[in-house]
Amino acid sequence: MPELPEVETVARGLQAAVAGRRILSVTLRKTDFIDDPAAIERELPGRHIVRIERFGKFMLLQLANRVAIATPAGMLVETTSEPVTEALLVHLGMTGHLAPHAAEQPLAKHTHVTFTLDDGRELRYTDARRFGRMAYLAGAALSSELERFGADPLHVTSDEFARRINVSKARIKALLLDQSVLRGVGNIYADESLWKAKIHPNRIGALLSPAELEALRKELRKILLKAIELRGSSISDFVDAGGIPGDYQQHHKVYGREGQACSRCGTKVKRIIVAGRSSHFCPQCQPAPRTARGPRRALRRSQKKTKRNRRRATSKR
DNA sequence: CTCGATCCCTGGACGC
DNA sequence: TGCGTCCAGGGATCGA
Repeated sequence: MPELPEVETVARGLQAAVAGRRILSVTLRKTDFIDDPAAIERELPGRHIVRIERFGKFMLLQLANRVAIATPAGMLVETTSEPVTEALLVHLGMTGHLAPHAAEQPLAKHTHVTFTLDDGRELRYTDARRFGRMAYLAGAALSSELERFGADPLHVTSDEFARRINVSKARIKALLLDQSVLRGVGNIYADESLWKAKIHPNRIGALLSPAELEALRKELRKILLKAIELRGSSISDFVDAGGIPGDYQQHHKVYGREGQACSRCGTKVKRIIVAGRSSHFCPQCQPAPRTARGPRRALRRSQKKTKRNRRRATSKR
């Protein structure tokens, strides 16, 4: 599941592989995940892919009419120095892949978009679940779209991080996942950073101490950088633009480790639902808040969920 | 403002 | 082998 490190990995791969190429033609198949399919068919043919950047969990394929000089590969930790005025936004959702292929290579299942490039290759987007998103945006529409998102967790200052988290009565897990607070953090890295900073996912943002906030910011940043170094976590079917999986999943301390021993204290890792998402934590290292938001509520929720699934199952028949 | 509920979607795991 | 069922989850949206 692509979060910031995985998207960064794919973006770097694409920057090396297709930056500078011109798009000759576009073929769309399923389009229900595309904001305005006609705009893509109309605007992309003839455009050059100037460079590929990551923005939160999005990739921005910056476009231009003329050839521009591509930045060297590997220098791609998100830059905002030059204004982007025209871009294809790609969100990989859960199962999206964007990668170049030889034209003669057969189409993989669930290939929904093909861009034919001027060197004969094809840039193909595949996405089994179609939880991804694609949009062509330019000018004011592009900037206002990007403004909806919060700070980049790699570059956010202590002050801004504290300001964004500390004013909210929402739970810290929900805040970490909220793309308008921080852009790019998903379930894996939220759980991992909370474990490392010894903060329970149900804690209220406004009630975290300055020391806890700073620990969280630093650990989150360290974890994300390490994960980028290892080219992301491959837990379902994530692979980079060259088809190579990442290695960070071997470093997960709590995510996907329910029932296993906490590597710090040996207590069994627990899983609860917070903000509608699985949350993995160590009940010993990450003490629960005193408020009534703890196990009882989680229990009630899981009972409801069971009922809902039963209802859904019966109504289908 | 914050929350839960619901929907989108399909592959994979699991039970029988 | 095969079928039914459940589950995973990011994000949008709606109503409480």
